[in-house]
Amino acid sequence: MYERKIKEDLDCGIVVAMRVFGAKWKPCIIDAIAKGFTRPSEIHRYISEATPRVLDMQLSELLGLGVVVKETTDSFPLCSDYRLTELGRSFLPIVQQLDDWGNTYKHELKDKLAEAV
Amino acid sequence: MYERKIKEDLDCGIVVAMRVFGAKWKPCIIDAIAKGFTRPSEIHRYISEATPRVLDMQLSELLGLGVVVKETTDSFPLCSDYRLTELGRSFLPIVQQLDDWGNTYKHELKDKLAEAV
DNA sequence: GTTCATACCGAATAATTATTCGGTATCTCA
DNA sequence: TGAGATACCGAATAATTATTCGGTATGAAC
Repeated sequence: MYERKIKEDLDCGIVVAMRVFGAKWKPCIIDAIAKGFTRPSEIHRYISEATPRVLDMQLSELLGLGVVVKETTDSFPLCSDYRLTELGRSFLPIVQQLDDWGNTYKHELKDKLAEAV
Repeated sequence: MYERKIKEDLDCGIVVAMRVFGAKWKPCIIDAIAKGFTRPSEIHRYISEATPRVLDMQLSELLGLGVVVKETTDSFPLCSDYRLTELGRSFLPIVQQLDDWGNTYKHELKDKLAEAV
């Protein structure tokens, strides 16, 4: 298992929350699953900017943390369904607020975000 | 100015919010300022795991995006105060919820977060 | 004058995260 | 059989982000 070089204060709530959800696509994945896109291929079509590989990796991290669970059907069509656990659902209000916040301010932020780091 | 290689969908609210706040220390900085630690040295003492340099850089990004404003006093002691703008304050409920969420679940997550990426 | 705390910045490096590419495997349908 | 959709994984690379280190500058206090 990969070992993180830099230690961090896992007693701070914000740090913990950012460790769980502070990746480029994780809040979008939570949002997608909540909207009913439960299969990897569906999630990919919903978040088309992300590659299947990164969705894969972030889903497996969320799985490892207990934010989602996976149900695999062996019969055709070969498919897996990812669903939010109680832990995952508890984060939904925050995802919703992130979306609302971004939609409210995206117009005034767009130029600044496009030009800089 | 640095030019981002990978384009992103700035129409998605979540993507926008994550671009503004999705850095390792930004939500903590917002929290610190809201709690009254308005000067860089105070913020650093409050978030002691972070180096002054990274707080510096993230503060200047937040400044550039209009999330905070800076007031500099020329008289001694040499000091700058960073304060939240209306835009910054609008994000406070989310920071609060991130903190609450992390504090609620940090015990059950601690081991998993410590062992893996 | 020297030392200290303040704020800030540039540049090299390290660490982390995301992407690209190619591969495995299963089952359906033409 | 061969193409296409599904899910998934390993490894190299690229991109991004954070850290380290050293520097500038100011004025106070000793």
